[in-house]
Amino acid sequence: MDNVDAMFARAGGNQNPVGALSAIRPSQDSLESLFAAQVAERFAPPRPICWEGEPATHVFQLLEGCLRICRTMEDGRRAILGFSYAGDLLCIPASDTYLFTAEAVTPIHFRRLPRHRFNGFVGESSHLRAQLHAEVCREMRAAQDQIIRLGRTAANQRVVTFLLGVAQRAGACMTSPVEIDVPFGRLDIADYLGLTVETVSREISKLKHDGLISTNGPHRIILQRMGRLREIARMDAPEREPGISRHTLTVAA
Amino acid sequence: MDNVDAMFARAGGNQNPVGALSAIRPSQDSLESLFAAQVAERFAPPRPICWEGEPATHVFQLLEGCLRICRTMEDGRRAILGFSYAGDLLCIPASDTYLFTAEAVTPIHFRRLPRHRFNGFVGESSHLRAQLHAEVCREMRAAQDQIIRLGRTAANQRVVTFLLGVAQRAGACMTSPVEIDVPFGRLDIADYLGLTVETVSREISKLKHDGLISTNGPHRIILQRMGRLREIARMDAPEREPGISRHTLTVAA
DNA sequence: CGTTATTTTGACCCATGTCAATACGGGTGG
DNA sequence: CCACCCGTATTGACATGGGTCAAAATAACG
Repeated sequence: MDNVDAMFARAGGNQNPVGALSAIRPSQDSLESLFAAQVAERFAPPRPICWEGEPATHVFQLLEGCLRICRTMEDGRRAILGFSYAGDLLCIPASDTYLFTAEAVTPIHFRRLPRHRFNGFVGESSHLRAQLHAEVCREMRAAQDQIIRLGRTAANQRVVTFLLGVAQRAGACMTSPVEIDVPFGRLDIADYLGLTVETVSREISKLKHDGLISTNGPHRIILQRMGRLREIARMDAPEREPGISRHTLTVAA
Repeated sequence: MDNVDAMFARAGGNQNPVGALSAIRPSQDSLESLFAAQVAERFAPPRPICWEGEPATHVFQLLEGCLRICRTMEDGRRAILGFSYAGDLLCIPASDTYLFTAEAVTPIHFRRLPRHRFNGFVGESSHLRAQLHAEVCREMRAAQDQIIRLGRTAANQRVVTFLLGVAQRAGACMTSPVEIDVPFGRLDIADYLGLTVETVSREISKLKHDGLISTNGPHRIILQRMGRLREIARMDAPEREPGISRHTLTVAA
């Protein structure tokens, strides 16, 4: 697990510290299979599927498109905790109210399952429980990585790590150039990385100027020199042995 | 749950985003009770009870003293994910290797339980499972709060929030003045808040100069104007309805 | 009581934030 | 299909919070 994984779970995984049930590729009795019977719904951006503070009635499975997970501070500033992609579950297993607002970034396509039914299923299957637990742990780990990143890294590293994460998320291979789709606006990226729009924009321009990337409109970025980009990102990455597969939690009583 | 709770779980709770099994006040069949039969050990600072990267063999219960939870980045920079206090569990339920180093800040007194035995107990009791799940969720929530804090707040807010958290952790009441014990060094605080030692020191000096606090040596701080301190901290706090008791998780699949 | 680590303070600088002005691009209506 | 418009992105000029480097003061410890 390298630095990019740290941010974006793993291949087929999730990029954000908020949502990471990603790696579960359903056997039969998977968490995803619980949604199979539900009807699919479609929302256009920027319509939210849930609001921070509202009663938490459902668990969601995102089938297509892309969501941002936000929270708002008292003074109105917005923080983005992460993004969700097709295949992700938006799962609210422990609160009576949603802790964040999840808004469509692109047109989305999703299913929802009443919370009590989801809990019922999970309560009856130790297999599902194990899945859920493992993924909560992965998510915890991702959140820790994000803490380190926000606390200790410079703007250019954050932007590079973010871009690599998007690439990885899309299953891009290692060989340059890699063209990626960035559906989020610069403001979303800024709020996710703890920066301002201007800084994000400037860092991207700088990368472009240095020939590390090129663009095709703001939502289409070509990573020209993966090696160098990885180098920059690695300066930021939490140290980890190669091949460590799972995460650790500190739980304090 | 106000901003201080957000950082420090709740009364009798834990202050850090890494360890938050705090609120469990054992009935009978509590997670803590699992440790009752184990012998207690004592370590002097700064001796670690576990190392990042080592095989994860045990789960710990801290009986006395104070620990810091750290991770190290490739370039050697250290990040502190949180602190643990007497009563906390240091629990590593999902990884084969410890994900962080936990070092004694003060002389500590703790018990350890082999991981497989801990897992065995938890697997047999839905009650323990529920406890564990709830606390993992609380911890997740605390980690999210820390993300917002590091991404979006100024140095003075971080320091004030930290001090209030220590006070709360110690069960201090609301009425000024409140004298608190800060066992950690300035460097620990800095690494926790994503700042430098100098900045932490300067912010504390500034608070002193403004009459909001006074000190009795670097480890003894008297909060003179709780109201004003809370005000400063609140500017930083994630918005939350009063009285929300539990947390939410986004888990993405 | 001396020695060393920690904390505090000072001077300076740089990365990033702020405010403001274009430029661009995507969508709409003619 | 083109022209216009509006939201978003980029760029520039400037301000500043916090980092860096260095020194002095204080606390911890033998």
